[in-house]
Amino acid sequence: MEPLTEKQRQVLNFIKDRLNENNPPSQREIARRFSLAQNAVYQLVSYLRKKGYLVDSGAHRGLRLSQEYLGKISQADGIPIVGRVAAGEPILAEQNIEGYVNIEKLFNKSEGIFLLKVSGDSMIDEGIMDGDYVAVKLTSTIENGHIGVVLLDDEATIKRVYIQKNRIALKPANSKAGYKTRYVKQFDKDIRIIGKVIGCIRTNIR
Amino acid sequence: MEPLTEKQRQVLNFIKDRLNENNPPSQREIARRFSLAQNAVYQLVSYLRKKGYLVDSGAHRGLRLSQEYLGKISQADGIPIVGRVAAGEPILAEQNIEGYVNIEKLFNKSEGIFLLKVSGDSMIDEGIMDGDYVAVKLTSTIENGHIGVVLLDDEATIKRVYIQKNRIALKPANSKAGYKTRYVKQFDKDIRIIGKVIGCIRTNIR
DNA sequence: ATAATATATGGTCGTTTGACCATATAGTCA
DNA sequence: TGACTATATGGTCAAACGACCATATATTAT
Repeated sequence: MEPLTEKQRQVLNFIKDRLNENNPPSQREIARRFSLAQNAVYQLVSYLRKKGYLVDSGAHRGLRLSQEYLGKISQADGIPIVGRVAAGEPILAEQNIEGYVNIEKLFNKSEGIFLLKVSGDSMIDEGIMDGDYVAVKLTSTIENGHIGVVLLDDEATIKRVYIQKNRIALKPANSKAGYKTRYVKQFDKDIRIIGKVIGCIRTNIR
Repeated sequence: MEPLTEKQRQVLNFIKDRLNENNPPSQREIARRFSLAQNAVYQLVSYLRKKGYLVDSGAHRGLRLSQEYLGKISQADGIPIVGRVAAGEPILAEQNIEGYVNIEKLFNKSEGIFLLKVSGDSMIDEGIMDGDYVAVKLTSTIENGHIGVVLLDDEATIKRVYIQKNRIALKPANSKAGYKTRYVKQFDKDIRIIGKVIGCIRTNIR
């Protein structure tokens, strides 16, 4: 994308902030903010449109960020991802920020995702700890070897699932404790695959 | 909150949808959508304001949801947390859902939080794996024994930080590989504490 | 030198918009 | 019956708004 001038960047940031607040500005409001004439803003906005940062529906307060620019910042609101941490610079300086993630969207790739609180330490070798929340995608089938949530005897467990000839292997991941792989013959037990674990979230690190 | 009539509910939902799309409607646009006169909408909107569902900045396209109403519906977005997984019931049935989390907010307890991509396996015993994102809260000090992000010789590392008499200990967590605790005398090296690790996110589980 | 870019002011124009008036109808409740 | 609520139409008005014109200046690239 074509680079912006300092003034254009300032105006774009103001517009971005206002859109984040769900409060699209009019050109005259932008002008007031920067002590400019309305038409100065019109020009600046024209440049921002020409350079592909903004689109304009034409309606009053119709300025929106372009898809292209949104892709770059993905900052509707989100958490900044810091790429490099260089000495002598503020960490959150713009040049250090690689992008923004909206975590909600990260997991909302499709419908049917929920969080399940993990209890137990049978998967800690996979980095899934007691108290974590795993993000589960509802599926009735699961690829061989993936981590799944399985309902076994009315109890939900998280294990790596291997589909073998005439049985299903539920393999824990804890090399220290003596957990053993459990084998279940289909139709033997009431087993049901709930979904596939696609992510893990921990918020209580001390 | 005072209950709404069917018509009021429809109009409120339309406004809500448009605000979710970041595209506040004008009264005439609402009127067009429902094949009404502008003033019919003016009346309906007046009721919605009087009943506390909407606030109006007065500006063009200035309709917004009230804080009170926002509080009531804020549950609607977020990822469901499933408490129990009972047999014979749809997993996402209402009675199974313990609540909803807005993950964004989970980490946005305060300002100054960012994500840092983890490279290396020196903290896997803490469940922090290569490729994870850790959520870091910016602080210049850190409590003894907490996991911190430390800038050492222009390189950011994640370790447990112990403040000792006249040195700082940076302790890795990988019992398999031969990582050793590193001791740094203050003023000896250019060491700087960036922040504290408060969470961990993994989205690429296979 | 000339052209193009970027920033800026002032003014005009037609449209959009919110607010409001007068009026009407159907339903509810005292 | 009368007051009130809710829904609805049509019309008017002033303010807000986006678009555009003429003009100016300073900077940069050719």
